Amino acid sequence: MARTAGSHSDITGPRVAQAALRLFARHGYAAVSMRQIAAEVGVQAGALYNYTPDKQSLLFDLMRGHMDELLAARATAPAPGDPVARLEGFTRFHIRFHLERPDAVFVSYMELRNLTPENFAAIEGLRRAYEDELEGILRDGIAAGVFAVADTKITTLAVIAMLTGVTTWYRAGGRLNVAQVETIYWDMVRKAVSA
Amino acid sequence: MARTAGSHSDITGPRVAQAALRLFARHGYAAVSMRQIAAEVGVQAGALYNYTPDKQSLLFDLMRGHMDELLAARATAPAPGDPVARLEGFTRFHIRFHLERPDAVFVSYMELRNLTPENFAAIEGLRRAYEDELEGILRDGIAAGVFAVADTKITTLAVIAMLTGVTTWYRAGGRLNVAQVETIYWDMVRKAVSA
DNA sequence: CTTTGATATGAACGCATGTTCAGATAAGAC
DNA sequence: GTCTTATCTGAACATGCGTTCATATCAAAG
Repeated sequence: MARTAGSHSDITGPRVAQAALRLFARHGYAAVSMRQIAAEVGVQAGALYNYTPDKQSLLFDLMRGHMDELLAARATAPAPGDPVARLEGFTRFHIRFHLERPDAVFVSYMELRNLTPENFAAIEGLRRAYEDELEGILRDGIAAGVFAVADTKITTLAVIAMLTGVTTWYRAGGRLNVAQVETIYWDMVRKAVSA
Repeated sequence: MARTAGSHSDITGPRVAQAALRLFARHGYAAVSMRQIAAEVGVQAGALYNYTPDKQSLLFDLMRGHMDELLAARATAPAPGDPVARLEGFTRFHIRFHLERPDAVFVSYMELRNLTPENFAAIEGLRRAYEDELEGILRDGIAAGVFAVADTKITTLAVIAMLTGVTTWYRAGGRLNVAQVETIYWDMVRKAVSA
């Protein structure tokens, strides 16, 4: 229970994760050194190993944390019965959630190839679970006769790709606020899948 | 005009570019060493410097080559007057072109942050020129009353994000061929922007 | 057959990498 | 006030990095 001047595990730990996320998002996992992360936190490189077994775990924990947050947030979101309303809810949720954490989104989509095979499989499983919810909405809408799509799997991936793309250009304080962006995208999604 | 056994500049040069593209796409620019590229070509690392001044130029030349190819191919594509037909042409062209060179697409979208500022600006300029053509089609369609979109710039980016996303899941020899994929996406794009 | 010059080698350069670890530090427990 | 122990330092490890360059090789030109 003894600590070095003003620096505690429960403070340094999150700061390590934050610094790693920021730097991985800016420069990429492979281009960021443990010493750079340590410098951003204000410790020496060796101290990082009190918080992560290695660099790979640092990346994996960030990505799994992001996916867990995504699924948890989605689980608490309302899911009314009408497929159209559910699709609107999903669309607006996806945009809002992703615009709130651009660094985590960037890392989670760009650094998949830097995961070990087992870690990659774990993240892929979480991602598929998320995609499956959208696909379920599309299926229900088709069954109800309100949607018409040629292939639910492809449409799912196409819609998610379109929605996630918002993170590449949106900047807070720009011409449009998040609500306006949501509405514009929802308009496109609605028309694209409607019968 | 003397060469080492069976290896000529006009053979090794393209092989260096090919190897770099393949490895950058698989593992990322920062994670690939000049020695790995050299090994794939079958030479020592020093020999690469007969074909590129440095690693950064290797990346930039690949990306600029890709964008030049994209714009050149697009310039020779037919552009009939009807905005709907032009949009269909653009959609099918984009999918076909991108599915034919998945490695170049991957590198061009993922390694932007590894470009020096000047190189980044050059690639961005080419990308914007490509986007501008799609935006022009959308504008013409709105003027003609056949399209209805809230914001042509955002719609342009959304459509391109959706279409480019096809490269993340499409595999040759899978359930669908390219023509079928084109049709599915064109159906979604058409509905998403139509009045 | 000699000369030329493009092409490649292989060693070397200084520096950075991820990770380990013995030792220093200092806050809380007793 | 002493002890304990979580936390951090600073140096070290082997390895790899991008790049340079003197030297070797050998096809074609004359």
